[in-house]
Amino acid sequence: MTVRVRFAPSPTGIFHVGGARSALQNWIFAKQHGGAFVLRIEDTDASRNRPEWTEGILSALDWVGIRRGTYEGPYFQSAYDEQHRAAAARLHAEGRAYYCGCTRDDVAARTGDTHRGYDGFCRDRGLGPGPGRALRFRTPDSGQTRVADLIRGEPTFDNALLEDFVIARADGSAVFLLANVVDDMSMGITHVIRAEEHLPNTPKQQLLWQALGHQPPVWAHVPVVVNERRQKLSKRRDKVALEAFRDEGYLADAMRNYLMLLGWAPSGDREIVPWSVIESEFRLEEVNPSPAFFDEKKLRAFNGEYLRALPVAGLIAACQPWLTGTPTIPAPPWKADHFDPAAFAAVAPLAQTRITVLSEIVPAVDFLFLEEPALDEASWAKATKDRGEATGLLGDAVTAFEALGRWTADALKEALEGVGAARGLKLGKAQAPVRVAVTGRSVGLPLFESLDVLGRERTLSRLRAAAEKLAE
RNA sequence: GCCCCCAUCGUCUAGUGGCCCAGGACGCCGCCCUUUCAAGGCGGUAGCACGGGUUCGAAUCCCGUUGGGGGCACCA
Repeated sequence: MTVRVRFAPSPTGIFHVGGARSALQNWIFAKQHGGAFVLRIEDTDASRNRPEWTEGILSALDWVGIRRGTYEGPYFQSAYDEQHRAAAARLHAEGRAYYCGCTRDDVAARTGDTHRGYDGFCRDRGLGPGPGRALRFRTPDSGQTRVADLIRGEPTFDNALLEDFVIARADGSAVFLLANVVDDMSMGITHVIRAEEHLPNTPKQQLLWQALGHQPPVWAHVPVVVNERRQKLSKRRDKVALEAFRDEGYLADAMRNYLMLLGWAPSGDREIVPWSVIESEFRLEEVNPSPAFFDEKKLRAFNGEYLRALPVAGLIAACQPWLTGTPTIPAPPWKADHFDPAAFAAVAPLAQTRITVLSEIVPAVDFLFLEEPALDEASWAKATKDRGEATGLLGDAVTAFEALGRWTADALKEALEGVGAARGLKLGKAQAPVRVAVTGRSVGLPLFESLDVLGRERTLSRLRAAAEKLAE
């Protein structure tokens, strides 16, 4: 039997990190078994679908390494409407489904409970299709439905507790439960790997597979990804958009590595491993069945590691979108023609150990390309707290720097050390006003290397400007 | 309310009856290095939810309790 798995998102919003995780797990499972990965866009709820969301799914998958053209699809569920209706008709014809004209309120009025499910009122009324008539599947009254789940063993459900659920709306169109099954059947899906929230749907769907004359697939319900409050990640209240992480400067390799570690770990005391290791060692059956917290702090740590492991040229290339801006990444604060690739390259290695997401590269190097440094008031206030000393120090620094024969980091350091010593200040103290005057901030890249790259003219003029500002 | 799932440091996990008075990572806290901040090095903090069994022996198996989560639409 050839393994065939599918990832079946609905294009109703941003692409969720939890979805990315499921997609990756499906992808690896297929690859490990020499099987196929099918992408099916479940776009049957026209009111909530938008074409741009579909493109978002495709590009998000692409970003995490599931490249278009290397999988089957995308197929669009809406294209199979006729098949869905035919399946519904067949179930009706065979007496496995019946028409029901009850509204939600009708049922609630009879059962006195909106959560008790359908009461079977129309089961034997022999109703035909018509306005307001939905088609319901007749679930067995006894027995149990056991589903084979690679991660959870064999969850078992009492059929008597399964309500007669709707499979087709009054307009004849199939609802998710049916459409999803019909498509999986026709696409030859052998393993359904999806999030745990679908577990309650599984007995109903398995019954549908059987009613339609097919051997049900093997199921695997991976645990949901939760927030710090241990609730399923939701796009309303949590940061879940894969695109948002991408635009903030998380590397795809770090993201996919982190995502796979939610509920699973490679052999040995390792966490950060090449994707090839994950592809060979991952075992779906070993995925921890309990929910996992999506910890952005840890993701950030991973990202920092990946960033530091990049060759400098690779880091420089990866920074480009933030250096120029893209449709989804804001342009940097400097004028485009003020950017100097050589200066950036000189300073990139220094930034490498200091940023954890790529977007942080902008404030780290902006002093090189801005006409005036972006002054951080709090930093300025702190560095010039002792106004007299700051003024004197800045003045002395200007004098010392002006006298320099060689404008190098070593020479600059030596000069400022001298200036500080004359005032009884250690370098750590003496560099503060200079740093703020030149870069606008109290923390940043190593100072003297920065001054070296900035150049004599700009350094001296910023120092003088700061001294003047202090004198006011 | 009903059904289902889950339960090792704060978090992600290793652990599948003895190798564990529980290992790694993130976080946090120290120290070292140091031109700020990082990075790096060294050290530390912290956990098998509880109660019963089973067994010579249980984090590991069974039952219960408690706690958490998911689902209960003519959405997907």
